[in-house]
Amino acid sequence: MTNEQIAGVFDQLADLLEIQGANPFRLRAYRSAARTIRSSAESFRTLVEEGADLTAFPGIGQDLARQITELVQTGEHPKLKELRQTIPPGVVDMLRLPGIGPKKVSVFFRELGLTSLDDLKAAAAAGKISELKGFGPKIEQTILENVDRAAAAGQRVLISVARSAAETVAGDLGRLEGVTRAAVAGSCRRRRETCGDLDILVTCDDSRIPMDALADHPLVEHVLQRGDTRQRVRLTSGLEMDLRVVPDDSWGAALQYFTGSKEHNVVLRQRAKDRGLKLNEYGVFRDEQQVAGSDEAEVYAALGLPWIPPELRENRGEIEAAESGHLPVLVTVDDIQGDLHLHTTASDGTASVREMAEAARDRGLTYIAVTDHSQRVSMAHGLNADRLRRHWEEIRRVNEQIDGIELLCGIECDILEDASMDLDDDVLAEADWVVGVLHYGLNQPRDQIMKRLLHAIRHPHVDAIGHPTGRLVNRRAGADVNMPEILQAAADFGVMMEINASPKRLDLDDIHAAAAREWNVPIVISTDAHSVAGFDVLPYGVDQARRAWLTRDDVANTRSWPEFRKLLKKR
DNA sequence: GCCGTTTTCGGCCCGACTGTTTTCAGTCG
Repeated sequence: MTNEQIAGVFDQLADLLEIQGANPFRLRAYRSAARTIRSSAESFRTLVEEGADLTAFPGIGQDLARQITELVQTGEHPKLKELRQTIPPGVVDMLRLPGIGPKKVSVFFRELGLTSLDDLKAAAAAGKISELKGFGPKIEQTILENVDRAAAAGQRVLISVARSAAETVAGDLGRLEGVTRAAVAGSCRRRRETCGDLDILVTCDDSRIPMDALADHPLVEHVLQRGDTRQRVRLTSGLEMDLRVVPDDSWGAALQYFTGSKEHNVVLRQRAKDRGLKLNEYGVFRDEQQVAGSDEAEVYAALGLPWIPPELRENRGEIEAAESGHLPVLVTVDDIQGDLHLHTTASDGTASVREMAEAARDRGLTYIAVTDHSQRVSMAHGLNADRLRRHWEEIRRVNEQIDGIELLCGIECDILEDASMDLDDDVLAEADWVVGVLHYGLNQPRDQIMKRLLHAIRHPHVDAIGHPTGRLVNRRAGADVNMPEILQAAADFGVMMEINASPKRLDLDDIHAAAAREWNVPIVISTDAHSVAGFDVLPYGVDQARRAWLTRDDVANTRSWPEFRKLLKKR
């Protein structure tokens, strides 16, 4: 049983109990535990098997520790089983409708016996909803308008898609007459790998100006809500966006509030309360007096904390670290000196060795490893030994001709299903840099996946593991990897782990990358560029590293080539 | 259900918007 599955049980439990009208703080406890379990690089199954003390985790007490243990040992959760028999699964689906929460769903289920979105649609169409006490024609209408969309609701988009839309709108609103400041907030500012909606914050004396402009914006399809200070719209892409307009002296507090995360904010507000203060989106207040608000750093300072980078604001220890002066100085894009994973026309890239080298140099890099595919990836014209050796000759030739950047003869070598490498040892021995990767057989059982990765890590010529789990954000879960064991081996054998900067991969994820840091395994942030423009994804990889609390020292390719070379296990 | 230097009970963040109400509950972020 994976952490994701265990966390899923507690999330389902919370949903069902909420419809039953349970104590909201009890639900919070379940959801918080689910979050803690998801955020752990250690397998809870393994922890239970080893008899570890689960109450050491924040938000997990005696009772939840017992529930988790029983769940892992029996594969069942009696209370969840019982609730599922009481409340059919389709009832929970109704929660996906905007404006429909647990109280209303409970009424639909109990009073009308509705057990699915289809039931709800039929009841609304028949006018049954508006006949209920406390309900009217408006609710019936929103149900009919949104029920078909609800099945697809809750889908999150890649950070690259989110940033593009959010930054376009924020930029356009920021140029309006009367608008003094405009910024992207929310999960997009925290650089989560996906975003469920977008948040834009604007300061303007007259909120009608940015709201009217947003309503008319070409990316906007429909205005969903509009009040005095807040407007919610649906973009043509289906993504929803919140615009919030605040006075200038509340800018910092509002930015703090709308950046979140919710969990970070809850702790911060409690902290304010403990100090006799109140924190809301308008500022920090002592009684009615605003003591901070125009600047975000000032808001944190009023709570006795240094400014905390948005990427860390997940209530995963950042507030404690800030308090004790141990916030990490996070790696930046400017720190990156080399790119250790990229492709050329020799396999499935669209640019030549020289074009890629010049583009990398133009972006300020001082070394790159050219890592085309190995023969197994035939779809991508993967290289056999002969072609690879000729390709390397070409790389060496360009390296001699070009100034200002060092070119390494590399290979992205497949780790085959039987755990052997796709190229012979004598070929790999000639490479400057070998990235071992899984492309095929990602669905193999954990034992075989582990055998493959461990074999590659112990291989004398493998320098790094590329996109270690093979997951694709929002599309594919990735191989069943026991990451702590992999990281231990990587530390023992001096093999680096990649954060693949492509927004579709971002693999290692933030949890695994943070664990790699704990195991002292050097990280490389690489673009996997297949074209000149492919280098531009680097910031996404750096953002992922920042969410994992990585500093410049934790990331190997922040070093110059001579210093980087010293980290290699061979030669 | 968790938590604790006001500690084993009584707290648990705060405000905007909507729809249905005649003063507020539900939902959302």
